[in-house]
Amino acid sequence: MISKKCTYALRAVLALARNHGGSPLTIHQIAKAEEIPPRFLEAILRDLKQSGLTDSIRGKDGGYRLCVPPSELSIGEVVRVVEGPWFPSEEENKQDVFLKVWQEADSTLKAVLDQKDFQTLVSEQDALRTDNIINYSI
Amino acid sequence: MISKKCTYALRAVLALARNHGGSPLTIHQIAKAEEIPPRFLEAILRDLKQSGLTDSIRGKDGGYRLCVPPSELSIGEVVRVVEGPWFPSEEENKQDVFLKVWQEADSTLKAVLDQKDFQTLVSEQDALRTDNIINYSI
DNA sequence: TACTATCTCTATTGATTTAGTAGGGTTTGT
DNA sequence: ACAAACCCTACTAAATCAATAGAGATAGTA
Repeated sequence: MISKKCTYALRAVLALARNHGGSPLTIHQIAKAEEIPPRFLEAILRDLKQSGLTDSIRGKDGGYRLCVPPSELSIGEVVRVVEGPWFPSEEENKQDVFLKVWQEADSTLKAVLDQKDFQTLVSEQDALRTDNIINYSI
Repeated sequence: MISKKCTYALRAVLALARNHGGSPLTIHQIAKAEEIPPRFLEAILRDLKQSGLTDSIRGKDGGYRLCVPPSELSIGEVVRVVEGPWFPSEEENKQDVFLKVWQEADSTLKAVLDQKDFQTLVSEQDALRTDNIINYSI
């Protein structure tokens, strides 16, 4: 199963995407908004930074920002930073009949996860939220 | 990453598929042929039996057999017995923007893994093996 | 019946990974 | 100087994974 760390990373990036263009978000802002343990989030954001997806500003008024516009960042790119590989690869398993299936599964999965970008996700989340308001108000 | 247990299960089922129609294979035969720790394989075969994919005969001349013809058994069916779910599902995560992506990833993955049956795998393994013999003999 | 080869069940162990915490640092704006 | 932020290394507790142990049940056969 996909790890909690991965779902935290995705939620954090979604928050950064929503904020894109504004002033940087601090670890504590994101942690509070997304209900992620702050010290854990700190480690996750460091990983994302090392991968080049985010950058950070230290000191007062610092925080994290996306390096890439949300429309050019996919779920797959975030997942691959946080989650290791899901299927055995050629190096480990030469001459394995299952290898081709693993490769196909891997590339199919990549295609699905690379398909949706964070700009779209922000819109979809907005739609979900207004749906909710409507439902409550009935 | 896909578990060792899962790769053991697949190799065991492949051995049973290759043997389909013959006399049952014992845990020790499969364990030796596929280099799987026998007591671990025992537990795996029990899971497969409880799921209805294999059945077993106790006592002398006993062992395990496939319940289904190899041509009607897919990799996906075996993987699903051994591996839990890979993505969060609706029950846990209502109102999550990522949910639809997880559902799509799940069904795409299912399609890939359900595509290849064990009869085909046995043939492909035979082909791999004869390729090897040719390569060595050059 | 006794024997042996087989599967069956529950429990336990050791290693690894996951999830999270602690305690220091360093940088920057005021 | 101070406070607000990020940065780094290490640690711990819980869960899961991989494997093992020991005792039992079943079935064929001499």
